[in-house]
Amino acid sequence: MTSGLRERKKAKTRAAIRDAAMRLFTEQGYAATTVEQIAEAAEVSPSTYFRYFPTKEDVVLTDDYDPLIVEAIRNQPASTPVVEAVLQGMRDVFDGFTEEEWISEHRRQALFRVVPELRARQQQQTLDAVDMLAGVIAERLNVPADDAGARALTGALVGVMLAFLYPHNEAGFHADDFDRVRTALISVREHLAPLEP
Amino acid sequence: MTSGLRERKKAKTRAAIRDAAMRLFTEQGYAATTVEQIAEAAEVSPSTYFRYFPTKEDVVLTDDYDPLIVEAIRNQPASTPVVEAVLQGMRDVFDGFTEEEWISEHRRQALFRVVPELRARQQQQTLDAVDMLAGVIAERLNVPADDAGARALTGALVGVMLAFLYPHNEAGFHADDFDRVRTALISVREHLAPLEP
DNA sequence: CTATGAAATGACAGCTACTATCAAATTATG
DNA sequence: CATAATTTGATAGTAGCTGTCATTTCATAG
Repeated sequence: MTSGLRERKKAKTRAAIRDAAMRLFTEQGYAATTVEQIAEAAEVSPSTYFRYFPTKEDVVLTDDYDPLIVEAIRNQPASTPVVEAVLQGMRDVFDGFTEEEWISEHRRQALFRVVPELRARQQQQTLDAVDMLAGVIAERLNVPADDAGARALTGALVGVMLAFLYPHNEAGFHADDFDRVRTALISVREHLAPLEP
Repeated sequence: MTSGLRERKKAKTRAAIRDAAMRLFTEQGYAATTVEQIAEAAEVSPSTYFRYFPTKEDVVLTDDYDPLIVEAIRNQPASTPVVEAVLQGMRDVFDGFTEEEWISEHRRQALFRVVPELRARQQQQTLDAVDMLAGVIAERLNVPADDAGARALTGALVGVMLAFLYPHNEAGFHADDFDRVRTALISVREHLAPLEP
């Protein structure tokens, strides 16, 4: 019984809280909205709010793209070079978005752009994902999971995306933006060329 | 009169607060120490504490290395390739540390390692420094300050350092660690090789 | 040296995110 | 239906942080 009444109700409450929060945030702004208001709008007690989301920030931050991306990278043909596989994997995930998903995703990203604390935690979350990404990359390279080269490559990729992709878009990014990351990586490669041991 | 009595007293108070905080943090732990305790130990009121440091975290996070690093990079010979200039510039800054500075720096880093919120904000601060670094890098490349290639390169460098340098050391990093970054960058370059436009 | 203005400080009050506890209500199970 | 297990809400409390205002401390002009 993975979907008893209990589970269904929990999912419903969770969605209700998130929807209420997003609505209030876009209506009155993030700072001006209290957790109490969110709870009231979602018809739960503040206690319950904190049982579903550990902080006020988390109600917006929660996304579950990471596992999807990891799997999409794994699904790339073995002949594809690592970096291409990563780029294409991400692309695949976002290409699979429905119209509705794009809308709410762009709304989320709009919040991240405006509220500094949210942007900070969003970037932090991306940094935390380095470990996971490094794992898949290590797989593809046939090296141990904690290989320094794999970690370095992952850090470079994530660093480029954070520095280059995010600030560059006004209306949230689309799937095409990964082409720009490719171009950026090529220019990075050229600057690394003069490095000699 | 850049150093009247007023300025000197302010600097003293600032140092007193920071010292008291660091002492209490290492003695009782970060979470167990309240701002009130810090203020009391530094013999100021809590109000005054918040006039000097906007949050409880900032009392540990504040460092002023960024401008030093930027200048050190600028001082590298023009013939040095960008990436080498950046690495050597950072190296120069940390080579210039006194014994005493290393001790308090390592104590700071120890806190970052243990307290998640601090580590998060520390990394965030590093990410925020991308803009500044990108500026110097753009200078050296003779491109406009917001050049995409410069930003991308900067992101890659910072990404590698965050992913590779930080978790790898148990006792805070030393100047030599930048050699490891060099090696890591070379391995990154190899993985970027198969990228074709 | 004193008077005047500016800046720094402290005391106080208040808001809100977040935690802990425990009793009441809801759902699963035999 | 009865009993056990979860979920929920009410309540109280802590602490980070903000704002205000009177008081003190320092700078400068006369």
